[in-house]
Amino acid sequence: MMEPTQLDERKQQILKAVVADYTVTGVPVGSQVLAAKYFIALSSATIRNELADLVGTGYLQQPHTSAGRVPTDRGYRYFVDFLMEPESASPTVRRTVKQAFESAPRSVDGILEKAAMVLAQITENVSLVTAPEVTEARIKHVDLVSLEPQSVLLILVLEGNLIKQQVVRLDRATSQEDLSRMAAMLNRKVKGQTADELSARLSQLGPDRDEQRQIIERLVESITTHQAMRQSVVLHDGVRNLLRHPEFVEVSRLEELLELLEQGAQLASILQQVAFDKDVEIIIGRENTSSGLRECSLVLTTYKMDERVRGTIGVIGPTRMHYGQVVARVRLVSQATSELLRPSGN
Amino acid sequence: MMEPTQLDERKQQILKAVVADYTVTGVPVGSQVLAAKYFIALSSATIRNELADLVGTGYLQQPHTSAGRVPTDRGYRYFVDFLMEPESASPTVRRTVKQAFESAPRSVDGILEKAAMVLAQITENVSLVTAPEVTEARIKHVDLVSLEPQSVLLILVLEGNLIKQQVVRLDRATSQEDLSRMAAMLNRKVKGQTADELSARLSQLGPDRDEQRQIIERLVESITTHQAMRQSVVLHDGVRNLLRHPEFVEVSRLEELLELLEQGAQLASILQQVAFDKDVEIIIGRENTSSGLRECSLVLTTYKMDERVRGTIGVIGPTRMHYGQVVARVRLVSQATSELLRPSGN
DNA sequence: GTTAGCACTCGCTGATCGAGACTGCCAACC
DNA sequence: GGTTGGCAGTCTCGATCAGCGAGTGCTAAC
Repeated sequence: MMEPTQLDERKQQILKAVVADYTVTGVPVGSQVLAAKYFIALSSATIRNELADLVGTGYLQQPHTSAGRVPTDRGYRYFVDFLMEPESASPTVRRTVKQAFESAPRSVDGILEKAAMVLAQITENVSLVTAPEVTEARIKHVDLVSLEPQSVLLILVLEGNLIKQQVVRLDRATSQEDLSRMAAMLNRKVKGQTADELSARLSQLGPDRDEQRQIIERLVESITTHQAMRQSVVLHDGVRNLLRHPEFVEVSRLEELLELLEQGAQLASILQQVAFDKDVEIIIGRENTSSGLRECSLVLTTYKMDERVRGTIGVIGPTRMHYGQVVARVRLVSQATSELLRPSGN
Repeated sequence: MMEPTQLDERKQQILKAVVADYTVTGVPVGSQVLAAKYFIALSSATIRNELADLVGTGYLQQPHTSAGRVPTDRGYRYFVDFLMEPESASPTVRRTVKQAFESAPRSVDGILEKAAMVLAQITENVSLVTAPEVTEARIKHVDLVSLEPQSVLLILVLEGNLIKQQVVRLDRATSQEDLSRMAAMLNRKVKGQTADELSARLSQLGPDRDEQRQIIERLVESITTHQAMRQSVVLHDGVRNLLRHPEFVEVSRLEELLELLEQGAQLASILQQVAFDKDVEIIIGRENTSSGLRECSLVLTTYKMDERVRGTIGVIGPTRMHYGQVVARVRLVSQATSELLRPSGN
């Protein structure tokens, strides 16, 4: 296998230059171009020697003999880990984001939709946004609406004005009057608790009449198990952007990717694994477990609604992307989203 | 211009054969194939003469000299209007649809999502589903949740368990207790009315204390104007299916289409124009006002939740599609969806 | 009106060729 | 030893061209 070589200074600079040039041109970069554009002090022959070494150690590859060099996944990895310079979003981009969010509705869904939209726009890639995970969100309000005698619509309003709804079937017919009474009772007991806390304190809900007790247990059970239902929701936007990238001229690659996006479940599991402590996580090419992402990179981070509610936001694009810029912009949108979702704010 | 020729019997049969063959093979169909596969009694020379006529009258075209014939938009139009034989969905397809809906959640959104999914799957095209228009839906339940002192979450439960939510800003701080009281009051007065009726009877809402009166007016106003907000929501699914069609190998066509799908607004206005009295509406190629749909056909129909709530459902695909089959399947899913959405049912 | 025959057109395929872009290597140089 | 100029070799890409096959339009005969 390839040992984890530490590259000397000049090799680093050359790798960096190859990545920089390749990301903008999309064309394999040769020794002459490098000498002319980035290393006027060196001859192309010298650079050729270095390039050969970098190919040997697995940081670069050449599509065929007598072609320029292209970064490998390993090369990109080295670049983002050690060579990438921190960028910050331009004023123009900041303005775009700000304006987009200004026209967003105040609901969580609306904000996330706008976030996906603007992120796709400014990164020119596909954006991904997971719905917040609500395991630990505090409950603000509960409402019960009778749909049919034995079926109830349970409406939960959580912190951050996140609304969850679910139809619950009951064992016996229950009138709206009874439901309203139960809702009022639940609201007194439930307010400010998380679903987990609620579940733990189920026994303290007071010895009501037995039939109500049963119904309430059923409802609480629905509340606590609720989060599993919507977990796999992943918003995305900007598929049209991919078509502009030359790596997707053959539609077969696009097809795998679209399948992934449209079914969502597999994607959701990838996004859930994003660490919350890290700033921005980058997954490059074959580092992805999913084969459909073999030639794609993910740039992901998390957003917060408050300390307890979090989601993932990021983009997916070809491995050949302007990582520094994308990282800056993903971070920008993540921050702006968190800001808007702050329950105390606005 | 081309006069609306009435085709004689044989020309009709030939046009029909060309459409049928081209739809499945995707290759321009020549006189020999037609003679061999569809008209054993006729020679290819005879058919050539007829084909030449059909080209002259604008029903067929040839991509270049010495190529077979391909239907024009006009040819397809004649086909669907006069030649297409009614098909019905196969048992396999029916089973697929049934199974898909069985696993659907009971909410309107969930059902529509599943409808989009299964329609895309069985037609191998992109499916479109508009959210129901609720102008005339009866209100079942109203709830008010205090978010901040001066901002209220208004939750409307409509017939068919359709839930609408909206944040309303108030002129003065109002406690949750007051809101709950108002909600209870509204529920008594509002239940079973449509938004329009409610608006008309605003004055009859009883002379409450003035400050509450003001707030309630504000809320009712929000209810009645609400429908405009979500009007442009168009679900779609199955973009991946398009990639399998040879007409989308060049991505430029796909790009226009994706733009249309992802922004949605223009699409929504097209779908809204679908007549409710007609069974299934078919729009072919350049009949579309939108240039992005120049080479696509739409097969659309409506679904109902009850007499007052309706939406549009259908597919979009290349003009070369198996119209008879697609019509049957769109109709099937529309019926199944309406069935599931019936408020009295399930 | 139908048909067989035939000359003609045109796109597709595959082969060939030259240009251009790089490389790898070698020998000379600092 | 690292660096450099020079040069032969390799490979892709695009253009060109011929041959093939599919299919047509036309004409003359039935």
